[in-house]
Amino acid sequence: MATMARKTPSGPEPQYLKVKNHLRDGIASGRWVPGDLLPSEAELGAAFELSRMTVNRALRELTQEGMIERVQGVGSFVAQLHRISSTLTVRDVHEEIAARGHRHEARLHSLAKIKATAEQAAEFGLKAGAPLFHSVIVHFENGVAIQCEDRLVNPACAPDYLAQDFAQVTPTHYLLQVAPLSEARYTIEATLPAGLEAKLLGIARRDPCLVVRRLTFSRGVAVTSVRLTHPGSRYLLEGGFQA
Amino acid sequence: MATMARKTPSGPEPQYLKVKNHLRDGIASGRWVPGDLLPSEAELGAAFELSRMTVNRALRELTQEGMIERVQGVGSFVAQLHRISSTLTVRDVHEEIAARGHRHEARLHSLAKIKATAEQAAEFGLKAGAPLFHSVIVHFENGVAIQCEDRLVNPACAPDYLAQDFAQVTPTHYLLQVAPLSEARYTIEATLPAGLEAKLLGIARRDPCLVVRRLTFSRGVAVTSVRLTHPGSRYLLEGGFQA
DNA sequence: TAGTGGTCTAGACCACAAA
DNA sequence: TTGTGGTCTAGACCACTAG
Repeated sequence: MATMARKTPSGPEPQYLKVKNHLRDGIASGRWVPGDLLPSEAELGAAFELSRMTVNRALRELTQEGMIERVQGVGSFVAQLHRISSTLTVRDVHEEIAARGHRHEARLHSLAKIKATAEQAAEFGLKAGAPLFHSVIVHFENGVAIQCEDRLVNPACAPDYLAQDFAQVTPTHYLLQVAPLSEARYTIEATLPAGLEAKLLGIARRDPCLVVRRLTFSRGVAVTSVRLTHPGSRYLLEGGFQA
Repeated sequence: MATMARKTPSGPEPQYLKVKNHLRDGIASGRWVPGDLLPSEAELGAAFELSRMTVNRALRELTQEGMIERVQGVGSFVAQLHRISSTLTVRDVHEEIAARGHRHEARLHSLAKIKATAEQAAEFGLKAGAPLFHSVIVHFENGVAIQCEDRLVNPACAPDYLAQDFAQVTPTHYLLQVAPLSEARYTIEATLPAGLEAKLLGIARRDPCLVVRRLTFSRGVAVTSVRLTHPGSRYLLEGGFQA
């Protein structure tokens, strides 16, 4: 899901891919180890009989992928960090369930305007007591509760939040429309559900849950803070990556 | 940590970034919504007085970032998926702890050659009963157990696995040297620890844990399968993303 | 000064899709 | 046939680093 499908190579393999693969293979085989100096663009161009721009593209993409590091005036080096870097995609829950061909249902538990506590206000860069919108929605996949969505919304970014019909449109979808996403921060942890969450999800207080917390910004302004609680027995994140 | 530091722009902003930012702003402001056709490379080149190659680079990078989708012979479109796509970096636990400026210690619990069960064999594409190496190591951060690493290794990829000193070098680090990483798949879930895991981590059987399972490939061959169990109260994954 | 990477150009040929 | 994106070239100028 997280890995892109390789496009079917109808034509011949592009030249810049030959360079990329050559360097990747060399790194994979241990011919170059982390910290090693790689051939310069000019040398690779001569070796493969390619223009510098074509070689440059190969090296640039390897840099973006975290495989090598380049220093102007010095050279290209095999990256130090052996990191397993993968794209974790957190999608709108409706799309996620629909993509599995399943039925999605959302049940609104509460929706109200509240006064921010000091902690909540700090998250949004507001003053304590400032108004916030608060919603709690439970999402079902084929009738089974898989996510409890506890959300705070900055009224300045979505003044009509309280008037939405969240049985029809998820908050994520609505908010993305009114306040385009520019930045997000998240954490993922395992913890026990709060009493309300356990009740809404129909699980026991001692059942472990996967909790995703996400703070989302639009043009530098905090739009929404959400806590997504998933029963550990019914939900997992998955992903993958290819070098 | 997951986001790259912006390099200090000593010189003027590159032209291709002007195009990228123009399109990003237009998408963020709602001028173009998902599915919309964007201006062609030729049109953008004329508007910004740039060559097609420069515009092409801007559009190519936006494609890599998942912001737009391009179809040969048709055009460029604003991507449909409002996905919060972020780089989740799973680093070697030693580097991770060292990066926090803390002390890392590894304690080997067991290390042996075993015969693969049918399920284990299937993961590695081997026959049931084939030999596998198995290790269980507990990792401590400043003396606190934060990860139980239960690992299976394909002997064909790392024949000397049993001879390593895992108090000095983590399996991840060793394996990356002998069998360079080419592909990985992982899942993240919340669950209760196995009895042994609870004992080794010094937690109760009912304490929720964040479990990362990862299957790693080198040149198409499954090298190692690992289950990383973290006490939910002592560990969380974090990340972020910028559009 | 010599070598490196960072960027940009003004062309080119191709594969592909729609009219 | 026209317009799109995908790739590639042979130069160019610049910023930076090292000797």
